[in-house]
Amino acid sequence: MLRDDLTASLRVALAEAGVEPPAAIGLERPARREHGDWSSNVVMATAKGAGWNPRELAAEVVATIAAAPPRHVEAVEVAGPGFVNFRLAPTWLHDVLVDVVTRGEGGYARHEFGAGRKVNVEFVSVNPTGPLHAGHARGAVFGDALARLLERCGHEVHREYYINDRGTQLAAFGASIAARRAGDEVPEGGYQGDYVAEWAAEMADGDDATEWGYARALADQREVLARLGVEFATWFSERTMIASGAIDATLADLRERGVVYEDGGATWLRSSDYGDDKDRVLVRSDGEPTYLLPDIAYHRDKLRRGWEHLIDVWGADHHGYVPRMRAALHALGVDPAAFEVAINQLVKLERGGEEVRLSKRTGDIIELRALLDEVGADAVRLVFLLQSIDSRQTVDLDVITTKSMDNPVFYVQYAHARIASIGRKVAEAGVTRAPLAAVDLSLLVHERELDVLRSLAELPDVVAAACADRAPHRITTWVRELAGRFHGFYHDCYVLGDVPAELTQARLWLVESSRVGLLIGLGLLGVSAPDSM
RNA sequence: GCCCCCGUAGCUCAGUGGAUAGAGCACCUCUCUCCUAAAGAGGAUGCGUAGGUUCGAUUCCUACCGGGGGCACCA
Repeated sequence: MLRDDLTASLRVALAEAGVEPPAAIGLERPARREHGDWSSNVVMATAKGAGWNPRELAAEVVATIAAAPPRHVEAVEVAGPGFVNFRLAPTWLHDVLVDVVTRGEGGYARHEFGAGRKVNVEFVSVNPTGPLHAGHARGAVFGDALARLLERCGHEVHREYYINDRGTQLAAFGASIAARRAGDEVPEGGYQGDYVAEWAAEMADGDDATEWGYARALADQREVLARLGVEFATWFSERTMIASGAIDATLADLRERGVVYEDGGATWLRSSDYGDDKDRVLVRSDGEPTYLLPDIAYHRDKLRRGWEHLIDVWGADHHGYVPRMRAALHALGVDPAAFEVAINQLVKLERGGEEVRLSKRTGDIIELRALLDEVGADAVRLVFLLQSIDSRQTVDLDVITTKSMDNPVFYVQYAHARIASIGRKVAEAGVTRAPLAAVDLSLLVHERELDVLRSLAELPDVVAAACADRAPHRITTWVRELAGRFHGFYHDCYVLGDVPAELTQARLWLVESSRVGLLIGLGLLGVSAPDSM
């Protein structure tokens, strides 16, 4: 590995100067091309402690490395306050190309640091009381893309959906369906959405409104999620834990551990002993469990099924719920580090700059189904994977639906379509791609070509960081960059036409490496790679 | 009041403990006899404020200001 060669050379040079090399040698791609291909700040980080002037130490290190430079290195320089900058021959990027196409879509930028880790990712988990709205797509595509990243990094991943099919919300929904069926207004606290009346009209006489409505809502959600490309291995029903006794068993477990007490007729969890602001009710004074107790039982169940690390994807409106859940699991003897919550800030929907409020209860909802009808799953996925979930996202439905020029999905997919088009043209021209070993990649020296390869060189690091930081949007950023660089290459560097045959061959392999990179990136996002547009 | 997230270009957002902070949109110009112009090239402005840590802070910490969300025997 090139990087290992560079860090090794730095380590040796530091030791030769009498400086103890640190465990981790900083090595990065400089933001500016004139600072070389790789740069290390290790001298600045160590000079002071070793009693050296940073620039003098850097000069020593550079002299040592220059005397016996690692493969591909053309020049080593001291720069700025003590950076050690490496200038490499383009051959290092040709090695990257070979690496990409030999490992291929399945192997390049794949990691094993998650091997042996069993991770359960629970996301969406919307109440079965209505259709999914446009805002729900954010958590859905985030959770799915995160799962894809975890898988690519070696984890064993299980996607799961928790169905809250018991309790006051479902009862209110059933009452609303029944009222609409009877031609009445929905009761106080019921669901006002138009869909309630529409669904009620589908119901057969004699059906139980709550059960029928529950099944109707769940089927609707499953179908829409499937259209979005999101599939769950487990749809976990809260009710099944009543039948299985899991809720009672969880309460008994908590009691045994002495973290439960009775007060005012209710049963409380001593969550404040575990970092929560206050104690929480597990069983109301009317004997009904709160939402919390079954949820604790559910998380306990996930762990008992063998998933050692739990990731929940929640909306920001549930953020305050995190400490009590973590406290409950801690109280059950679970390592708090095994429970992780990814909070996505809420989506603000607009129509031509006017905010659209989303509420199932007041009835003003933009159904995810309608959004999929208009723009398709690829556009929806990419839009909701554009930015960090830590910041609020504003989506203008007019922009996304009518002027899709604003939607980067076309830009990215067009790059793949162009690659496919080149393939067709090449076939028409009767040109065949020679085996990689027979092709002279050293002909690839155009800046446009090298830029594509530089992007590909970064993909493994980008994937690892995106996974570790739970930040799938970094893959989107990377794919957009690669697509942009490919468009630049396509514009300036013809593969066919007035090009020497040897260069055509080299460029065909560059195109192939781009294709592999796009497929990996788009695959992680769950966005398709069309052959034509 | 307490807790969480955010504050970067006119707008929507990337970005990093480092050396001159990027992209898209919008605006103005260019580029198709050649692999799809859904493309490419050129053009301006910016890290909310004040301290601190550090060789170095837009990035980490604190306070303040501004925006969003949450503080139930609802879920």
